[in-house]
Amino acid sequence: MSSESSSRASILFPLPLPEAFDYLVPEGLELGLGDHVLAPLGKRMVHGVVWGLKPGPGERALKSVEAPMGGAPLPAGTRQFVDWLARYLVQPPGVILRSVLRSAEALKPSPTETLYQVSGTEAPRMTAARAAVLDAALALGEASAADIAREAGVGAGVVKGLATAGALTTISRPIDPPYGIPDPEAEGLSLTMLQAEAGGVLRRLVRAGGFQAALLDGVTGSGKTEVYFEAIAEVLRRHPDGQILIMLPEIALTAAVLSRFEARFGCAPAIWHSAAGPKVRRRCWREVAEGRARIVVGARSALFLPFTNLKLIIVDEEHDPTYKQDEGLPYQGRDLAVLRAKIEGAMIVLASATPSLESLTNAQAGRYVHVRLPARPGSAVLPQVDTIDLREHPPEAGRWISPPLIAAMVETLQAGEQVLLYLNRRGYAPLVLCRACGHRMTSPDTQSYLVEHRYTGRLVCHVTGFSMPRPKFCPECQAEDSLTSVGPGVERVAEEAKHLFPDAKIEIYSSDSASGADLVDRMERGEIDILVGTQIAAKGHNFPNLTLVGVIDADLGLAGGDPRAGERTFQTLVQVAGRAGRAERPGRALLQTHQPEHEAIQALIAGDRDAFLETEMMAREALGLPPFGRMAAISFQARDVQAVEAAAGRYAAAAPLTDGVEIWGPAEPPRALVRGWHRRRILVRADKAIDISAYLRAWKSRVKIPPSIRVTIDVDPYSFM
DNA sequence: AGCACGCCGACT
DNA sequence: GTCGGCGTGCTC
Repeated sequence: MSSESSSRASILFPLPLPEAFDYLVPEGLELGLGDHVLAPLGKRMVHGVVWGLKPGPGERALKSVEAPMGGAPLPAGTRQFVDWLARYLVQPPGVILRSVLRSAEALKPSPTETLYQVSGTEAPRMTAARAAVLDAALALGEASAADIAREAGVGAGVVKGLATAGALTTISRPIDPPYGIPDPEAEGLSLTMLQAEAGGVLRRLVRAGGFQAALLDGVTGSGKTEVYFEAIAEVLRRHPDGQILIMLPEIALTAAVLSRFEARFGCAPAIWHSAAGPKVRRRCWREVAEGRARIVVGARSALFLPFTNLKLIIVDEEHDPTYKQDEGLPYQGRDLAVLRAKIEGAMIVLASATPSLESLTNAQAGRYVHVRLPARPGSAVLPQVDTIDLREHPPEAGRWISPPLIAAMVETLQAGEQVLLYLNRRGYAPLVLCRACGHRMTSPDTQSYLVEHRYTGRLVCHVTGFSMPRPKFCPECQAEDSLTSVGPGVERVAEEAKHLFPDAKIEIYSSDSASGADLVDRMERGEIDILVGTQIAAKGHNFPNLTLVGVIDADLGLAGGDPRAGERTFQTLVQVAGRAGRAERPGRALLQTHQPEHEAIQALIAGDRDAFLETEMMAREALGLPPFGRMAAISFQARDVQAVEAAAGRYAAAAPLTDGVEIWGPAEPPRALVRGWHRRRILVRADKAIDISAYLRAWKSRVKIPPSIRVTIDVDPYSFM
């Protein structure tokens, strides 16, 4: 290899360019794969990553790489993940790279602080102040000028003067402190026998090494967290540099989870979530890239962190629909986590009380190790679940709590215990209409109904965020005070509960609540008698004195064309039902429903998850839906209706004909018009044997759609109602 | 993603 | 006559 010959580097930019671009490597510059560089692109200098290295100058005239940027190179596994994802998600690789480089500030030389240390050289012109500083510096070791000066009782100028004189040496240290080193034995454990057994299985899998997926399948409150902590501890013991990623649904990233973690491993983990500020992100990104951060707890976007030595991924609450990202780059975080583990040769644990059909199918097929955790620790048992048939026991007109549920609430409150009323609807009423003319209040640029919020006195569009004061006159027929609220939201149920139990302490817990953490605390301390909550109340809290859960409308989510609706309803009901009686007191759950005979409800009463899933799976198999087939959605968006329709039509017409692929549409999706943007959608269903990504790529290359129309390809749409 | 080029409307 | 709108196209 002659050192004279010039060479080229392919640079991938975090931009929607079709591929990596080639550049000349200037003489004397040593570049490696994954290095961050600055390179000229058009008129500007852009941060890119060395994606390939080639010998020789190449055929076309190339620009030269401008300069290296420093920072740890992007690890091979991360680069492979980017390439793989680009193909899988049918995106230019640069778009995926953009998700990886989300914290680009992390590459700029880290902000530093200057520390001082005694050098050993004699200082000229020794004074009392200088002597005091040297004593202080000796005592403190490495310390900042301010600290030394304070200790010595002099001004910081003396410290700096000694540094200039050579008696103190200066050390620059990055301002972002490293994370603590987690200690696998920080806390003595008291696992139940079943937990210890499940933990043992996971530990053995860690020891075996390499890629392996496990489904940790345990009822609510069975101690799944303690069990997967065992797998984490085993990685910490066996791999001194191994990294661990714990994924949680965004809203589960709470102080409670983190303090539990800290108690077990003796230090706080690195945290990654979308709401974090640039400083937090920079620290986390850099520490992960340098291989120093050992454990990251994060939301789905943590998948894109540049791990150097990833050994274990935990996906907690793996069934949670929020792992699916719908906006921007659409992806299913749980599936990508499995892919990443495969690429990194790491183990992955998917944990849930109500696993997704996808994961259960994988477990049943033997692709995942199925670890069951059947019982709860201690004496607590799963709550008893019963239905209230609303056809037999209807609430009074304009009310939503049925007599049997009221009776159960009375009993519970008299026993000094707590009630949770669950309704997955924010606000006061989901619909406001005019009694005089029947006009329904809708959002100005969506057809969706405006939801009444009584707290704020406004009508709100939950799709666009549009809101207006509740009008006195019907905007259609001008009738006065004719508007009436239809249907219940949590505010209205709370109002009804207040009316029924005037002395009870009642609170509403929804995403509108100012302080969720505070509500959770007060609920735990027993300062609330009745909590009326949405979905948000169904997630992993432990309310020891909660013994009755009333589900106001168990039918929500059963209707409609969404094939996953049944599964989601079941999962939510299990989570909600699991809220009751987690400690010593047994709990019960009452489901108000118009369809007590529905499979989801029946299975819940019987506590027979497997029976429910079996019927659900058969239905999906018959339709060839996931996990028995593959789906994709292609969406078109533009301000001009005709333009979207034309584009979607032309796109559909260009579909390659293949056996085992069906094209549905183009059609209007549920929100065909949002904020003046018109949408159309094509759905694609393919047999399992078909590489749907490759199919979509081939299809895409056949059509040219003007940039005024936004085309989004979602290879695993979650809800396609 | 930026940035330039380019071809049509109301301003000094 | 020019300033500037954003549609279209390119960036190794």
